[in-house]
Amino acid sequence: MEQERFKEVLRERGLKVTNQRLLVLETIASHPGEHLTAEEIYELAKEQYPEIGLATIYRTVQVLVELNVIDKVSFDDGFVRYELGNAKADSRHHHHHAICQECGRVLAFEGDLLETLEQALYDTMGFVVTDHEVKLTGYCRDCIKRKGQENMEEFN
Amino acid sequence: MEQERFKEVLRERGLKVTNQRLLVLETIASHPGEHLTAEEIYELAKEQYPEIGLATIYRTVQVLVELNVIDKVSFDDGFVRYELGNAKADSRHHHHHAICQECGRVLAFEGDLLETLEQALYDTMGFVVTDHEVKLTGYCRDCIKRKGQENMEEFN
DNA sequence: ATCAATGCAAAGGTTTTGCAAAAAT
DNA sequence: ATTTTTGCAAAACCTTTGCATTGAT
Repeated sequence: MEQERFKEVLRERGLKVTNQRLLVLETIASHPGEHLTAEEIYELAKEQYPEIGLATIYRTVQVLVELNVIDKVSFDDGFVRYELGNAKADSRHHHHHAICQECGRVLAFEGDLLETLEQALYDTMGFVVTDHEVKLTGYCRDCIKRKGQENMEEFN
Repeated sequence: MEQERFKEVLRERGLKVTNQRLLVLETIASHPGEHLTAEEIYELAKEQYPEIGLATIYRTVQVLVELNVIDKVSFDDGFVRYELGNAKADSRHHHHHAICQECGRVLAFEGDLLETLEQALYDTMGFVVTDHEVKLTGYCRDCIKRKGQENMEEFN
């Protein structure tokens, strides 16, 4: 069970296993494919634990990021968002995001096309890559369809 | 001259050409390779135009981003940063960033390795990519050298 | 019993907004 | 003359922090 592993990881680092920490992780884990803000996590967590505080959410996501249990992502809308990290042995195979600038929808997709790039970076500059993030912006199929009839100028 | 083109673009969109807008662009343009925050732009601009306000900087960078004259980037340090966009005919050839998590240095590099990925995204999901951003994190050569002697454990 | 974690409220820091004055068309 | 833009200050906003209390080991 995933939760048991999490408890172990906490103990290994001398951190305490609390209901709040379990709940925050569970909340994020139970919303796969979403990218929750601290506030959203807070609202969801409150449903199950009304006395939880927003500050605890902020402190907990920091811990979870540090433990590599969740990933921090940002779509430049003023919010930091969190999603379950794929804590594989090789943690560098994150998925990436395509953000529709019309409707804000976020498509996630896998891709390991950066290995060549990362190798080149090491060869030329001695930079060792430990993590990467690819963010694409554009227009999703639905928005293209919907706006297509009207005026393509809007797509610049 | 680049500035003339900028004036044209403003007029085309019904926006007014002001000293403040020219100055903000000039300030960013005269710091190539840097990634200035609004506050930094403000301090630099004040040297030449002391009565300029911070709110003007914020409003101006919004305009510049919308006009595709500058790009918005974030290195997750709590600041939104701005750099000159390469407003080429094909504006999709942005450069990318490798951020050292030890010293915070940012290396910029070019790379067009995403074309295959973007084509695949269109073929499978109908998503049209208009822009992309690649952010790598890791350790730069100097930090590897400096820490290398001490303790490799710190690199996880 | 000890030490970390929580909740609350207050503070922090960046970015936005309201509005009258100034500037551009 | 009209309409946008500016500057200032205040507000809004997300996030962090201080501190006494609670909870975990």
